[in-house]
Parts: sequence; C-alpha cells; structure tokens
Amino acid sequence: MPTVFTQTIKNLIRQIPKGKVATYGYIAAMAGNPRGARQVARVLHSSSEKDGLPWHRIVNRLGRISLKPSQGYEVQRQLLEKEGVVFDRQETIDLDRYLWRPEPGIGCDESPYLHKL
DNA sequence: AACCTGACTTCGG
DNA sequence: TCCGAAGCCAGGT
Repeated sequence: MPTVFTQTIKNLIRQIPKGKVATYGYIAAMAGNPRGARQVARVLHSSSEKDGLPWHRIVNRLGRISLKPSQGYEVQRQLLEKEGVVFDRQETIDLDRYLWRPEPGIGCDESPYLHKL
C-alpha cells in the first residue's frame, strides 16, 4: 500500500485548477515532505494516466518543463497553452502569475519553502 | 530479494 | 555565487 505521502500528492495534483501550474517541490512540501520532489515525479510517471491526473500542470521550480523534447515536452506545452498558460521566449512560465496558490493571502503556509514563493 | 534509477530540490562547503 | 552530494521512496530489472 502506498504511503500517505504518495496519496496526498495525488490529491493535491487533482486540485490544481485549469490554467494554473505547480512545481514538484511545492507539491511535495504541501504533502509534508519538502525534499520529496522526486516522488512527485514518480507518481506522475507511474499513475498519471491511471488516475487521470492533470500531470501537465506540474513543472520544475524554474517554471520550465522538465521533459525533454520528443519525450513529452511538446505534448505538455501544448496542453498548458490550451489552458491559457503562456511561455516566454525562454520556454519558461511566469510562476508569479501561474503558480497555483491554494489560499492566496490568508493562512499562509506551513513551510518556509512555500513562504519563499 | 537486492540494487539501480529517476517528470527534482535542497543543503553544505 | 557556484558546484557537488545528499535526501526521498516506489517501480522496474
């Protein structure tokens, strides 16, 4: 049976609204483990299709797609653009603008990592 | 069953 | 500020 951490990751990803994105570390931190970014990636790779997760809304901390061209990069980019997410000429997404924030303003965060963003 | 690997990030020197 | 090393953990070999 998967760990709670893994399940929480799935739940969080499912909550990302259309037109917004989240980073691996951000999801990991909210799931309770700031250094569990890799597990987020693993979850997506293994059960994104199975559980119908919006895998394309996850990018790395720089706001760039981690997939390599011809490895899914194009697909992810197109899915995001279709939702209104804009890439600049460096193939980067402006996180200040598109990063998903569960509770903008109030309550704030549970980890220093989230505070930084 | 042990070992390797990875859609990543953070930490310490 | 820059770079190597560690952390995390499930799935594949």
